[in-house]
Amino acid sequence: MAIKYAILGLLHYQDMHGYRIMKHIQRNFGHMWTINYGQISRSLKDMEKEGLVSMQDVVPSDDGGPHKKLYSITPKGREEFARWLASFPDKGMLIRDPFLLRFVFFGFGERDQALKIIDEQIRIYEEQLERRKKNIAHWSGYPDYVRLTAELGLQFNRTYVNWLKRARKEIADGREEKGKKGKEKE
Amino acid sequence: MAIKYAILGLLHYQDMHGYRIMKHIQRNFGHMWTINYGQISRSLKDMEKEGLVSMQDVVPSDDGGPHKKLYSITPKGREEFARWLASFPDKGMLIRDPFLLRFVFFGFGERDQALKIIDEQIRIYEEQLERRKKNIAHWSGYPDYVRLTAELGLQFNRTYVNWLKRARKEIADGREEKGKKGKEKE
DNA sequence: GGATAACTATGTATAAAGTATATACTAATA
DNA sequence: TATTAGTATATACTTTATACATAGTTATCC
Repeated sequence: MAIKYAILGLLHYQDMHGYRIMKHIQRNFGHMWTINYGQISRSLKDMEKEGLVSMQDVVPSDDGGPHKKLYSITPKGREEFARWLASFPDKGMLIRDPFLLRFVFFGFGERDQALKIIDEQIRIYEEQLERRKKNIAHWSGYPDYVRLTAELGLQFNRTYVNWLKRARKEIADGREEKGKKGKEKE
Repeated sequence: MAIKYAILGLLHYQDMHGYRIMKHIQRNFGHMWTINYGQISRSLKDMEKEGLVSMQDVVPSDDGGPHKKLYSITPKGREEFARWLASFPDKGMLIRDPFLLRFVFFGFGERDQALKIIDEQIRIYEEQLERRKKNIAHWSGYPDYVRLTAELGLQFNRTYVNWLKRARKEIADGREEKGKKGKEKE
C-alpha cells in the first residue's frame, strides 16, 4: 500500500486532516501521483486501526470552522515509515497514459480526428507546463530532495510538450501516409 | 477498461494469444503502459463474453507446442475500438513511481542509504535505456505513430537517467545538508 | 543423459487503487 | 440573496495490480 507511506511521510511535517493531505499530494506530487479523497479517507481509517496514526476530532466549536479529523503519526507509524524508506523499491514505475494508448493506434483511424485530439493534448500539457514553471521558483530554498523531484516533474512535462509538437508537425505534414501503414513489429 | 482497447488494437495487426499480447505490451508499450498476465487473462475472458473477440483453442496436437488460446477481433470489437479511438481521453497521464515516492522523503532518512537506492535506480534505468536504444533502430521503417511513440519512450528514459545522475551528484556533494531540512511547502 | 534454469502459457484469489456519488458546511462573488 | 467555488468527509462500486498456482517447453550446464 503505497498511499499509506505518502501519508506517513506528510505527517512527518505536521498533523493534517484528510482533505489537506489530498490537496498537498495533488499540488506537490501531481507529476508522480494522482489521488482523490476516497482513497485518503479509506487509508486513514485503516491506518488508525493499524495504530500507524492517531485521530483527534476537531468539532466546529473548537475552531469555528467545519468538522475535521486531525491525524498525527504515531511512534509505530514512524518506525514503519523508516523501514519502508530504507528498503529498495520492489516495483518499477507504473505508467498509464490514455492519450498515448490512442496515439499508438491512430494509424487505424482518421488523421483529422487524430490531429484534433493531439491539439487538445498540447493545450492541456502546455497549460500544465506554465503552471509548473511558475511554481518551481517557490521551491528554490527547500530541501534538495523535494526541489529535485519538482524539477523532474518540470522536465518530464517539457519533454512531453516538445514531443507532442514535433509529432503533430510530422503527422500534419503527411509523413504517416508514406510509412508501412498498418504494419506492426513484434 | 483501458486494457480492453490495448488488446483490441493489437488484434488489428494479427490474431494473438494472451501471453503474446502481454509480451508485446511489455516490450513495446512499456513506457506508456504496464501490465501482467492476470489482467490480460481476465480481460480476454470478459471480452469474449461481450463478443468483442472470438477464441479458438489451439491444442498441442495442432502445432506441437503448448496449449494456447488464439484470439481474433470481431466486427463488434472493431466498431467499439473505432469509437474509442476517435474519442477524447477522459483522464490524464498516470504515473506511480515507488522510487520517486521514497526519493521525495529521503530527507527523513540516512543519506548513505538514499545514495545506495539511487545507485540501484540508475543501474536499472541505464540498462533499460540501452535496451531501448538498440530497439529504436528497428522501428525506423514503421508507421509514424508507432515510431514516434517509441521515440518518446526513449526520451523519457533519457530524461530520467540524466536527472537521476544529476540528483545523485548534488546529494553526494552534500548540498542537502545546507537546505531547510525537514521543512515543507504547502 | 539428467538436472535445472529460463521461458512460454494459463488461471484464480486477493489486495490495492480509482471512480462515482452523496452529504454538508463555508467563503466568495455577483 | 442566490449561486458558485472550495472545504470536508464517507461509502459503494469498479477497475487494476499482485501473488500464487499449475504445467509444458526449450536451453544450458555438468
